Amino acid sequence: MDFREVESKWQKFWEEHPDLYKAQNVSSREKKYVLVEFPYPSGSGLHIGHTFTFTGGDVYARYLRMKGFEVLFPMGWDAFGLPTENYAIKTKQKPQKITKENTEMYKSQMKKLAFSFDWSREVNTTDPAYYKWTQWIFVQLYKKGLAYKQEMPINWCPSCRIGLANEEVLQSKTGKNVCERCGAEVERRTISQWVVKITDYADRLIEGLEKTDFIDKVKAAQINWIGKSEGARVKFKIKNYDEELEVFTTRPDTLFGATFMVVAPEHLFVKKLKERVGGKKWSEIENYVLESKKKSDLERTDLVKEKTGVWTGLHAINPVSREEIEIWISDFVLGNYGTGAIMAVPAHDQRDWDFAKKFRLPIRPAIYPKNLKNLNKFMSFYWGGDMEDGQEDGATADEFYHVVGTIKPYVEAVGEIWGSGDWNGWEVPRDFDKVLDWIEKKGIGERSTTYHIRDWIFSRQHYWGEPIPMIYCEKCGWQPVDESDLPIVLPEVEAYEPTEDGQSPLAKIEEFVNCKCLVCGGEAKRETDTMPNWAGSDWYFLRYIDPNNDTVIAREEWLKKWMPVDVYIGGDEHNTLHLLYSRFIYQFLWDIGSVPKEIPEPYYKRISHGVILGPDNQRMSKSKGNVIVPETVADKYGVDVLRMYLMFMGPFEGTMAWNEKTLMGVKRFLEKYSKNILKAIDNKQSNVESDSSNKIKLIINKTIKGVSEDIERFSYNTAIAKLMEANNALVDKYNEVSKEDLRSLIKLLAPFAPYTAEELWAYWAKASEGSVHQQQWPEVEEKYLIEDIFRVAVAVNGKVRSEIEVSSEDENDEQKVLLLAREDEKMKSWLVGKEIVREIYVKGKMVNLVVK
RNA sequence: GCCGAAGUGGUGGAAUUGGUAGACACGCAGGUCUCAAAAACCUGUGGCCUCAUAAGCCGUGACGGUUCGAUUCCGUCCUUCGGCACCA
Repeated sequence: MDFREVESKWQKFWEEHPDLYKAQNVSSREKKYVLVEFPYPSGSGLHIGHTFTFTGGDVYARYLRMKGFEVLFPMGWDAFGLPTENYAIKTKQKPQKITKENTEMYKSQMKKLAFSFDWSREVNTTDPAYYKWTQWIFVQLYKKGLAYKQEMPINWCPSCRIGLANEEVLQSKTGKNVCERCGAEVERRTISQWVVKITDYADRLIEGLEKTDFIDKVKAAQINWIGKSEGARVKFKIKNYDEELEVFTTRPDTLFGATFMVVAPEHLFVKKLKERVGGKKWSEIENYVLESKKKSDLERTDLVKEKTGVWTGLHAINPVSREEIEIWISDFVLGNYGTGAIMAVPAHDQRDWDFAKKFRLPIRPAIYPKNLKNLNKFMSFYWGGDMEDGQEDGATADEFYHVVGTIKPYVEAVGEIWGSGDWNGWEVPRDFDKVLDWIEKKGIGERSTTYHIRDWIFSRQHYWGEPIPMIYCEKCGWQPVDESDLPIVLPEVEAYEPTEDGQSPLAKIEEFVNCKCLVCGGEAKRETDTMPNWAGSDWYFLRYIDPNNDTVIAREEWLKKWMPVDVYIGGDEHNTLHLLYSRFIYQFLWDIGSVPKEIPEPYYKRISHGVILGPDNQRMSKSKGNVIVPETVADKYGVDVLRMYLMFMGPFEGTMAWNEKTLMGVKRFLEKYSKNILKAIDNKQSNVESDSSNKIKLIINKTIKGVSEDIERFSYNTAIAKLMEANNALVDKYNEVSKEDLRSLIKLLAPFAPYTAEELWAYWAKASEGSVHQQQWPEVEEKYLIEDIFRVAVAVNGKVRSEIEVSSEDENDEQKVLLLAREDEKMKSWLVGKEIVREIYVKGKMVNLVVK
């Protein structure tokens, strides 16, 4: 069998029978929606990672189809993006043309690799008929107040004169932030940007996870990314100054231990200080603020070791202890988290401790720690005799070290509250609520929740993206374009270089920019920023369901049929952003009634696929010269060998290195298996059909059971191992295998090796029976799984010492099995002179005799 | 630092709810075929002790625990990988 002939023959056949893999919207079968992340069609073609992932999805989809499900297994193109834009600039070609060439190349490669996608549902994010709906979603977000324009600092490349997204900024060897394209050092610039309020959905995005079956890793990553913290906001009055500072804290129970405050350099409070402090102090402050502004986010978080800061010259009043505490400015406090100001409790927080240590600020504990080793020293140091007159002052870090010596510089804030007035004797975290109640009752502060997740910066100053469908009128302000005018089509232009002032290339195109205000009819301008890459990929799985609909995203009837996605296969790199963004957009669409009410989450299960490393155990890269090109491998060994090897390499989620020797093992297997089956078929044609023996039935049924279960849990490597086992067990018995069972063996191969299976099937099946991929998956016949005689291990005190044979009639007769075990020849030496104190029989598996 | 996953032969990896650890494959060794090599096929292959494929001992990162029995459950620790990270 020459695989080249076989492949071209069946490719042609499949091409002529497009209904084979077509998902029917109207069908009596139960549905399954199998989704693989759609690729970015780059110029270098489909790589081995795609091949691996898509094969994983394809095996599953083919299996489910044969199991009798109506399977939706679609494919499309996430084609907006920088590489194409850059290539367009370099080669002076239209991105539209480049995209078309690349998607055509990808598609033909995918067909060759026998992926059973339903091509009638192909989507492309760069198709105006598609991005009409990406824009429509943005308009809905705007209408619901979830999209707004704001001044935002961005990364600016002075050489390319372009704004860069965070993912387009690289870190150089010297620790500087540089432009991905040209290597120039990136600056910070403040530009007005569209922002989407994903923070409004933070709680829903956490709660929704309960309705999914994502693995813990993914759930944890999402929860971690959202970063919800519950605590309180507390207001601090300032001495001799008519201002207040509000802080957010997750530990209001340590309020008595707050011995100073710190505000972020970008805090509004700092800007007002010029008038209040003035002169020398102000220039000191101003210097510090300027210094920290120069630092990038990375530098600010990189230099964790050494804290910097400046005193404002002001004092705040601790609202519970009434003490005067210093107010400092430091960039370890973030301007965009919480209130941008903190109360510092150095006794119970590492960062506050570090700061207090450096600037010799007082330290005072508020919690009597539960697990403190050096309790006596700690106690006498802090509370000694001072407690009684209520004059306990904080101590500086130097004093702390001197007296306490070996204990940790700060202590876990778990235990009994001390030195805190009314709260003394309460235990935290148990009495956390009591503290919050007390604080709210006294009007000092209130319960509050904060998130790490920030609103989503939605503007990009690039050409190759969806135009943001907004219009600005000097008089009437921002307005969305009329929905009937969608899509706002990306104009085809000659040059894609950015403008002098960092605006999107679209800004140069007057006929695009100039338009009429929808309110007053006067002169207005279109937004020229485009959307980020995520925008098109947030909702593509909905479009597959109804790809040509011009009136809605997808019709409800079909959404109800197909959603949610049963299994979503993708990479770990998309477990946070893409998954979160698309869940957010889906939840939003749910809120506005664009998706069915009974389906609140888009994805039921998420599987993260593994990574294929080069033969040198390194990530594949052109510079390392360790890239494996799927087409080359397929040309040399055949598509089926490539597919099967990829699935056999290791667990689907794992990281595995390419190894051509192991591939040879798979090739040998596939050849032997085919040869054996073909030979058996030839013999069958002359012989009278007879049924397989029970021994053979056992092998066949065990294999059917094992392969099915393994595919269902994405354990493809063991599924293939079971086919190999079957082949090894049948190697000298193939002639005794019945026709029906030979058919089953071919069917079991079909999801992994679609060409070979098709060829084997055609070797004897009538043409009217059609493709092997339309056949019913073999059923397990339980009655054949029962073995006449099976072996039961016999252990003494848990160690296996012998084995006995038990017939199936005696399997349930515990007394008889135990008797056989005790009387076993080998057991005698183990039992002599011992007393059996206990006997355990695990049905059909083992006996354990406990002796003394 | 926090969160998550994982540590099993020479290698990739099996062992689905606690029940015969090492399935399957690679590699290696020996053999068949061959003038020879490659390919193909057959046999063996965790370590120790052995003439022995007799019996035994050790063995799933380390140490303890629960159990008749632990790769699997619990505790402490070590290591690796992935995510987040001055988030109050």
